[in-house]
Amino acid sequence: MTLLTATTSAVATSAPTDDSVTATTSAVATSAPTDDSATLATSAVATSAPTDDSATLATSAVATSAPTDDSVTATTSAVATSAPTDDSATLATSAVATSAPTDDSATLATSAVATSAPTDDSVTATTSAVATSAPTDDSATLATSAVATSAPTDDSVTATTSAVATSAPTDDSATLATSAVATLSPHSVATSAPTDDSATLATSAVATSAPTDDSATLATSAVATSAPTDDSATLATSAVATSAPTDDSVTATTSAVATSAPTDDSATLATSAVACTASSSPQEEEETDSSETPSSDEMTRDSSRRRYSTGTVREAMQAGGMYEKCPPESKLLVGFKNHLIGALQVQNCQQAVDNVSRFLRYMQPEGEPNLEFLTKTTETMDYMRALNNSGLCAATILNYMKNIIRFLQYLKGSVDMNEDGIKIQKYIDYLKTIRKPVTRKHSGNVCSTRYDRIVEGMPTVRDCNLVLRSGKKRFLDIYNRMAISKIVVSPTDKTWYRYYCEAVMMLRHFQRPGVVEGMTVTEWVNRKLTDGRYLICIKNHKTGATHVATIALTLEEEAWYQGYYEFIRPEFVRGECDCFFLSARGIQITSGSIDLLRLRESFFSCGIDDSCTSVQVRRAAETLVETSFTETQKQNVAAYMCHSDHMADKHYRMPVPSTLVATAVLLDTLPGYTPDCYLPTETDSPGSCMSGKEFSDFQQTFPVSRDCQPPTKKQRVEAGFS
DNA sequence: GCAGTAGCTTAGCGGCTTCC
DNA sequence: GGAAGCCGCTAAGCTACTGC
Repeated sequence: MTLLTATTSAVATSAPTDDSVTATTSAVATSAPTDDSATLATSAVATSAPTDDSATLATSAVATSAPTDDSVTATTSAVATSAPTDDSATLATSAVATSAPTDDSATLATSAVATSAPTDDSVTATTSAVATSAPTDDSATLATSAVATSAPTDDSVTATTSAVATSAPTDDSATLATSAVATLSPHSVATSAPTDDSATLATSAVATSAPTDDSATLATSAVATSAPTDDSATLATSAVATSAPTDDSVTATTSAVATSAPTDDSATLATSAVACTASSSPQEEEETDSSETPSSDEMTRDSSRRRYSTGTVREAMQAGGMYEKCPPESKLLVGFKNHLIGALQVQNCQQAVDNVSRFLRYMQPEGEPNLEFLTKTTETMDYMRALNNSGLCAATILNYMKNIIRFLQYLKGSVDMNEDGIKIQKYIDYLKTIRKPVTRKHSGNVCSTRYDRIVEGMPTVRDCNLVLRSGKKRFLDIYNRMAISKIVVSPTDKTWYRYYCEAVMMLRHFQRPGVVEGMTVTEWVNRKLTDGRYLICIKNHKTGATHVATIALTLEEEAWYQGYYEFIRPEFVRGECDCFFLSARGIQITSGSIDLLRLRESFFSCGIDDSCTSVQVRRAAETLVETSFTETQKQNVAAYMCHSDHMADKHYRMPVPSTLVATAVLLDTLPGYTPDCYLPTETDSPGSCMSGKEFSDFQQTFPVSRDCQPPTKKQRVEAGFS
């Protein structure tokens, strides 16, 4: 009763035409209205100012559904309180009509339209969405509620609801999808100044995914709690859109963005980063399935199994006696090493000394090394040729040459410029001469490497994160037993847990192994909670002289690390040691990359082999950044990875095919340059070639195919061409 | 652009521990 | 006591960052 009362009341507040009133009452007629409802329904049409078509459909909606009192009430109420045009009102009610709404859903759906100040298109789409879906009560309710609580523009609302519309939601999914839009979109619209495109993507994201409650909620929540710019909002939602998120993954993804208080750039990056990680696809569910996760026994069994074959380069070097060295106490070598350490302040010089030692042993197979090699240019060339024939790459041979030249410069400075000094200088000049072709080869190799990356493709960030996804289930299991249930875990699990924590820093936060190795307890204790993330600054690493490594752990990750710090590290530590990550023997870990390798190896038995290193994931991330982010954002990412932007551009950002094609297309737009510009033009000198039109005629007369023969001169002349 | 150098990756070895 | 495995260390090759 009250429903029909409201329905007609809605129509009533408008200014109905004859047809609308007719339809309205017709609706009430085809339903089983009670007296009061019918009365009000028509009253609504009476008091409104609907046009013919709108009122007609509105009431038609009520008519074709099997409405209960409340639903019809709300539907028409919505139309009533808005100032709908013909089309909007038409669709709004049509939506309710094609669905089989229950009381509550219909109520809210129309209420949404009602409380907003919709334009024609927005209302049209909103209701159309609900219409083309097969919403359940709750879903329809929320979908429209979302539109209601927002202050949508035409396009945004259109897209929002279109998203819901183009999906094929089940009851729960549709419910949540729209709930997501409902609880979040409004915020995002409010806090940001979204353009049409951003709003479009935001909702499109939810639409193309099959989100569950938490995921959809968080996805949009992320955008909401940030202060996104247009681009960031666009990317944030695009990220969720392009992924095929599962509940947890999307939840986490968006939660990350949500709990932070990102600036424009950071929000953009954060969400994009989440987009390129693939921690949220259905595949992940498979990968983290217990059946795919190796047991401790399997890990133990396989961890020692190296998949790497013996290097043929080293075999060849060994076979050729190229690894033979002079005694380390040799006078020349000791002097050279002291020179490097003392005069040149090169502490890590052992490799250079060893390279020289091997060279001297080759030139002088026996006895204390001396300067006789200075006259052996033929043997010198043989040595370089032997290095090359053993399979050493040009870069390594260049390294040998550099070390030898430095050794010679040391010798030159340590002797009087007598006969030996002159010999040394000539030998240096000789080496520099034979170095030139090696340098050219090295340049070619660098170019070839880039070629391979373009042609064969590079691993993506998602590829590189496979080991994290694969191991997450086991990792969380250890964490729960250790930190939640307070159960003592095995030493193997402790070490494996540490590997995973290290891998998070390298693969998720794109840090170098040196940063992992250099992190200290002091730096951990001094972490700062900033905008929903824990910031840790690490100063002792490769580029520590110019960059402070900073990682921003999520709350979840911080809890993982605290688990390591609280339950594992104390059992490893031996005496005073400030290093955060300690080996099982209580000393500072020496190679994060080896630990990462061993973590990867633990999955070989499951057929999981991502073969990604920290360098590869950093390159993949920088390459993705290159194609997706603004210059400012790229600089921020480079800084996060402790690169200068110049270095990132030079060494990490690889050209991707799409970028190359886009560049070629861009060049086509140069003034005065078109893809057809190489064709003769009308202004070209007559007789030298054809005009464009003539050439076109020529092509028609003599069509080109793979097997055709060019026309003879006679044929050309007979056809009217010169 | 190049030279110098530190750092990263891979491979292999071997000490140590655990288990049978 | 021996086998198996864990894990740290080092060498060699290679990559990449810095400074000039």
